[in-house]
Amino acid sequence: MTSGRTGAVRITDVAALAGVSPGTASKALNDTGQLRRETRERVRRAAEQLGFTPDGRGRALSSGRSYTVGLITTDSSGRFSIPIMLGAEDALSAGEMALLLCDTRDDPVREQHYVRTLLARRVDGIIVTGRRTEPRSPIKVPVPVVYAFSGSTDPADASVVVDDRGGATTAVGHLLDIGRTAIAHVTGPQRHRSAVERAAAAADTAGAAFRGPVLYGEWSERWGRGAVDLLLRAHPDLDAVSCGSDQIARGVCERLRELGRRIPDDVAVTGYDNWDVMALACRPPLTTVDMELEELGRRAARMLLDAVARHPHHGTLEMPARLVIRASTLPD
Amino acid sequence: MTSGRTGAVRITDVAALAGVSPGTASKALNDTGQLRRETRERVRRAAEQLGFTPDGRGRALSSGRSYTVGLITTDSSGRFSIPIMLGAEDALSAGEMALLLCDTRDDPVREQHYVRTLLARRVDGIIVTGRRTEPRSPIKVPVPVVYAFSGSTDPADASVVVDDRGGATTAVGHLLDIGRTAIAHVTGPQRHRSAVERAAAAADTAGAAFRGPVLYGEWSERWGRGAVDLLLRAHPDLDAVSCGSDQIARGVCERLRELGRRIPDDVAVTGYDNWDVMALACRPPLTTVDMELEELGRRAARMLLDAVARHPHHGTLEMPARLVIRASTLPD
DNA sequence: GAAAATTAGGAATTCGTTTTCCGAACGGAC
DNA sequence: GTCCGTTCGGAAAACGAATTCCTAATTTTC
Repeated sequence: MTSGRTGAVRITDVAALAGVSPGTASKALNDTGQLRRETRERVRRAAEQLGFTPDGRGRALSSGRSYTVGLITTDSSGRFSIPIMLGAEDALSAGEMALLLCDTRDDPVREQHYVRTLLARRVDGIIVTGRRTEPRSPIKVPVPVVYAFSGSTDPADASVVVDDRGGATTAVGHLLDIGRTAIAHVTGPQRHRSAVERAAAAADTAGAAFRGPVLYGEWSERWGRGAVDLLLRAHPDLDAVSCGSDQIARGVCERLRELGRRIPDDVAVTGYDNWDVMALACRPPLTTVDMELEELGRRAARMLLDAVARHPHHGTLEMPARLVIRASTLPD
Repeated sequence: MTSGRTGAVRITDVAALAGVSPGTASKALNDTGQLRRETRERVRRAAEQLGFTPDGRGRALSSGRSYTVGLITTDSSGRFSIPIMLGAEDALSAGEMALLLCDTRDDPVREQHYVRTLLARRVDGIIVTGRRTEPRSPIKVPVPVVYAFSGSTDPADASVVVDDRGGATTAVGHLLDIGRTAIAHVTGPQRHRSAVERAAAAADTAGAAFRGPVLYGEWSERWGRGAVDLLLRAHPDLDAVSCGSDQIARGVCERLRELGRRIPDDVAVTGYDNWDVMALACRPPLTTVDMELEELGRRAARMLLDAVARHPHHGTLEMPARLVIRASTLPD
């Protein structure tokens, strides 16, 4: 029925069926040029009838746009990159764009390689994302770039990052709201920017209720368990722990339980990340901060789409975090 | 220095520098046609000097190959799809191919849409992966397809799946090896094929040592904790629990600990998935079955590359699982 | 030393669209 | 009835590489 061995129908076939030239068919389908409404419709019907979908290769070549963007991630196995990827993919597919996945495994050589292959494929733009919130050095390419999660060190670049201070502020604010007066903060390594930011905001927000110092350690349940012993020794009046991650928070809860402290009656606990497998499996389920990474990815993708459409954004956008309240801070 | 506004260097530029025609340059760079060695080298040097990378669009159009494959996943947020994706991406990038990511969110309409856009982009092949081990209905497309994790219901299609029976057999075999004589199995919902398969293999392998019936429930820590109470009541002599997932196993361990049973001295426990955040955070760390999903993804990608190169595979390949031994079964 | 076979490389075509020009037809104004 | 301005749509030129002929030039063969 259709022409060609693969059954692929070309715009020529559509044009022939509609009784117009290929160029006219193209204009009709793309809403360009000057055509009678009747002609446009006729071509559209013909295209529909034949099940025509323009060949991306030819389209890319002649239009100068590939309708493709690259996603460079330094670590797609990380649980942060994944929601970002999905959000980006979602927003892009809504914009008729496709996403080329590149996992550099944190290797600069691989990154360089990927940048080249993406450019060779003439992607319309690139999203760069990393595993940590530390800003990273920008890539130098002649197409629009948006940095997600890990912002660019160049403030003129377009970046979308999380608001760590805001997130921690909200969490501790909630602890104050429910009447807590002796709040500690347990978090990851001090060399991690997100740990430091969240800690600073937590301490600031708690004010007089803060029971320092901030306990820096690792992002693990184990550390959460260990920190509890230190805390209870130093602050017998402790009635709340704000944690830098859900893993830590879960460890904290476990140890508190072991010691017979009731959560949240005796001690309220908040996490960070809203990582379901931690936050929901925790006993009790965790009140925690959701960074809305999928939305962050969507936002980055939309910014990239804007840039591709010649309306580039500049500077760093901080996405607000959202507090998810669960039993670990609810009196009932 | 180079031509064009974007600094893009075309094969024409290379040809001019080498003093040959564009066609000849193409042959030199692709190792086709009949050329003197000296000519080839000259062209190569010119290409290198100009930093030439062939434009993917032109290449795709004229060669008939896009050097791109699509990855359709029904659920990329799932922790199973991700390693598969990464493995596939790894193998493909080694083959100079790029990966277009499509997340259908388990929606047939979206899937259909993605299939069409992938075909419109003239991908060289498609990898289809799902969130569960149930075989799925194949997609009908005129390009090679490999099904990963969720095999195709059509046995003539190429599928790469996990060996659930083998994995469970290995785990229970290990329990027998360390001298356990009363082994139970706790797993997920009976409507999940992987739960049933693993359970059947576990019971078969344990033989006289099996303490039935298989406990079907949900894939959660909570269920693991609950199952322990049922088990200890029914089988006071219990000395090993084989679990259908690491989450369940972790719940089992937790409850056993609470009840004062020593692991593995009193009761040994095995998990399934080797999900680090569960298996390593568990007290004690879990002996568990690793499905080697990244390798599965790599394998699927390589099979697809073969098919693209006109050497298609057929039938279903079961990837062997690997037992990872940790403290939950080690006497010491 | 002429005919045949081989080798090296160029010219032109192809892939499928978009896009840029143009020319034809049409309508209205005088 | 001519002239001018629109409106519509066709012809052809990109886009960038790969590939298919094809023709010289060289080598081999008898």
